[in-house]
Amino acid sequence: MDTNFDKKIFIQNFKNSCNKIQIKKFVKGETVTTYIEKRNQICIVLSGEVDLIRYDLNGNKTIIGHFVDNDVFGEVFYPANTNNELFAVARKNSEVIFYNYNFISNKCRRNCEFHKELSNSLSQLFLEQIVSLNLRIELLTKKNIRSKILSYFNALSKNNLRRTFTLPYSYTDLADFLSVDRSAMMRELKFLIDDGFIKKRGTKITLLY
Amino acid sequence: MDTNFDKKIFIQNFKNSCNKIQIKKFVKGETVTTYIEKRNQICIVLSGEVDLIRYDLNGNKTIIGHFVDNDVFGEVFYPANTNNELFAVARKNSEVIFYNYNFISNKCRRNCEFHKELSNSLSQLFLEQIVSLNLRIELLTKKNIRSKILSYFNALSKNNLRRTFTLPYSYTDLADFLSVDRSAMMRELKFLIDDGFIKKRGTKITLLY
DNA sequence: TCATTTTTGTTGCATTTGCAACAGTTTTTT
DNA sequence: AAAAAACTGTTGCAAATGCAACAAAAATGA
Repeated sequence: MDTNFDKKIFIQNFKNSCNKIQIKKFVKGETVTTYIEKRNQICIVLSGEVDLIRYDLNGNKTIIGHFVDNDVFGEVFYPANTNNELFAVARKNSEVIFYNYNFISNKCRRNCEFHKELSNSLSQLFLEQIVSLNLRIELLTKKNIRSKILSYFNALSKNNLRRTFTLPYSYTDLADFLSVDRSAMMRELKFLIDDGFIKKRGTKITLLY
Repeated sequence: MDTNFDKKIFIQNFKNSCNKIQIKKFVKGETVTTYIEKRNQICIVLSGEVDLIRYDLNGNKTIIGHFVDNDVFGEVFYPANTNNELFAVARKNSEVIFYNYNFISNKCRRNCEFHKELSNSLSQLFLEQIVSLNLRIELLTKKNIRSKILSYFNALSKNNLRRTFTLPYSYTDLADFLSVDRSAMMRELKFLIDDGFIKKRGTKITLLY
């Protein structure tokens, strides 16, 4: 099941078609958007990587989401009355499409290609987003650090079709993603190595079981 | 932002239109479907309540999802290579629509109303699903039981527009949903009462802050 | 209505996890 | 090339959480 979303068509059609849609570029570390109020903003990553970050009242940082090519994110996906402020931050130089969700169901006045293409692709993009959120929930509902790590490594391994793979995160960020303390995670990784479950070289992991 | 999905139209059109779609009834406790292989099945709750449950190798039960009116669920939303077996079980007597996701993008041969209606509503349903998954992730990434409970209670309170509300779960299931030990959660609830944060009568909660 | 099953409430104890702190690397910036 | 910042690896200790177990209450169902 492949996405029908074709970036080339998208970008080509952009200039002379829909004025409801914006494409912006961001350099690494730049804030892409903040989730302040319910503007029904929807965003799609065209290139690069974007993290969705929460800072709670104590200043603790959590990576809530991590978006790459064709991933959708934005205010529209969050409950209106959340207390936390969320920030979308470019992890790498990135290109992002912005528009308002309301304009999807309604046809664009000019009935542009851009708009049509987007509407058609949207449920597919949403579906893929749901899949990745469900995977995340799978991990987060595991009861201890060890099984969180192993589940995640399994997923990566199956994605790569290899027992060896490279983490898409630094260990600091991996801990954030799994929502566990970094030092506790490092300790558990050590145990996993000692127990012969995994091998680890930098961020390159090999499963041994 | 309201869903355009109208159940009445749906069910009326059902009988004499699309043969790709099934509606089934389930009694409480019955298994609605199991997530065994990737059949691209998609399900929508028409009435009642359905839980998505995982049993891990040790027999521990976790409620992965809880679906009510208009919620979508099904294999299509899960990564193909998950180790766990998932079960969708009717928590109450329920009515559920089944069909195969592939038939959405392709037009139904007969081009039936049913099918059209569904396609139009689908991205809206997906969107709502993403919102609820994101809320869940918000809760699960909180670092301690207290903040998980409080975040969840806040969400319920805001949903109801009241400081008092009734939990949609038993406490046993709430612990499952928050992915914490039940006794630890009960202990924390007691602390919250002692500290004057909440009042609790059965499954009826009042926020005091 | 009575018996059975499920849920609630509670506790002591063991284990896991988070926190704080720091030194050594690596990466980034100037 | 030097300085600053971020990341890795490690540890002792405190606190939070899970586990096991059980009695009481409530819900279910025969």
